[in-house]
Amino acid sequence: MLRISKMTDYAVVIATHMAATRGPHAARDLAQETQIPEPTASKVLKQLSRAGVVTSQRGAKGGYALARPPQQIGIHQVIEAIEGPIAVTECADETTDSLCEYETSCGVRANWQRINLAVHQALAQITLADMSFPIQDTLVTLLRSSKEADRARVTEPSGEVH
Amino acid sequence: MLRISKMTDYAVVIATHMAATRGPHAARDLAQETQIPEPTASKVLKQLSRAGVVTSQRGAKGGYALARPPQQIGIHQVIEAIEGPIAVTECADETTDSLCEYETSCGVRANWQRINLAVHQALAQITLADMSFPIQDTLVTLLRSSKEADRARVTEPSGEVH
DNA sequence: GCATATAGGACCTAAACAGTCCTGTATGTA
DNA sequence: TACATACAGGACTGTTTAGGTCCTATATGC
Repeated sequence: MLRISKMTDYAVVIATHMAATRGPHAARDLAQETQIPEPTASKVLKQLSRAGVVTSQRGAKGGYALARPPQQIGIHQVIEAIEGPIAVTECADETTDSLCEYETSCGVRANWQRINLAVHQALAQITLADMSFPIQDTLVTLLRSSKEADRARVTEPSGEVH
Repeated sequence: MLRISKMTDYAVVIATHMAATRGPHAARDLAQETQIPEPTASKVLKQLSRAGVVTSQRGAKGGYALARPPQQIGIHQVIEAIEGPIAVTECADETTDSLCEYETSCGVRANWQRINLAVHQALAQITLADMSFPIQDTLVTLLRSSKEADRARVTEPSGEVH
């Protein structure tokens, strides 16, 4: 559904929470503060750690901390930490340089790169610091009107033709 | 994985193919030309039709045609035809005006609207007409270097700290 | 040495996806 | 009018993936 997984949702919630309150956090504390089940939160944190988004400290008084200031962590880094490289389609995944089997005949799928790039850049603009602020009403309005415009565009010219 | 489904991939391939060669197309022909299994292609076309992206004509000599010129069909309309509204997370889905259960306590999740808007706008920029052109080398280079920059940014400052 | 806390991976359940097939209905043509 | 063609809608199924839990190993501070 062009939808991120719940795990990624959790990851962003946790990361944003860490951004709002610096310092080392135990996984258990983060779980409680974000109302995410502890084993799940722990799993997410491990993945964030492996991706280098957060640093970890083992042992007593250990915990997790953001690897960099929130302004320097793009939301796409959090997403990629959980979901792997943002590749909208398989053949748009440039980690392998191999072309998909239809590449020669289709030429269309290659254009997914375009979409991929657009999405990637859109996400790169948003940092954890941005996410710490409460939502702005103007933003919601913007989004809603943009969607309504689309609906009008779709239903208007085609109408109930068929 | 922030990844569209195969069905949506098919939908874009088919729609782009239709954009490149105007006129009514039988589902069977489209299936053969795009190398997509016929029942699957047919299913996709029905969904595109219901969403108003293509028009349909029943009976002998019937078929499908784009509802509007390719320049006026945004890639997000094709995606939404198959996957429903582009809502990156559940609580970012504004079709229901209800706030998610954590809304009051979290305030973070509401910021998904931001991401949603960014992705939506990114996709709206790209039309079917854009997809008809063969990929540009510059674009690939851009994408690749942008990703590599990210990797460097992630691995460099955190390094092998832990 | 013990309590605390992360690392890593195995494992299970439920839901979503991908794909096929069947029946019904509309339309052009002989 | 009959028939062939082609879309409409939905049922159905096998496979894959996500979501979530739990267990064991390892590192660290007191």
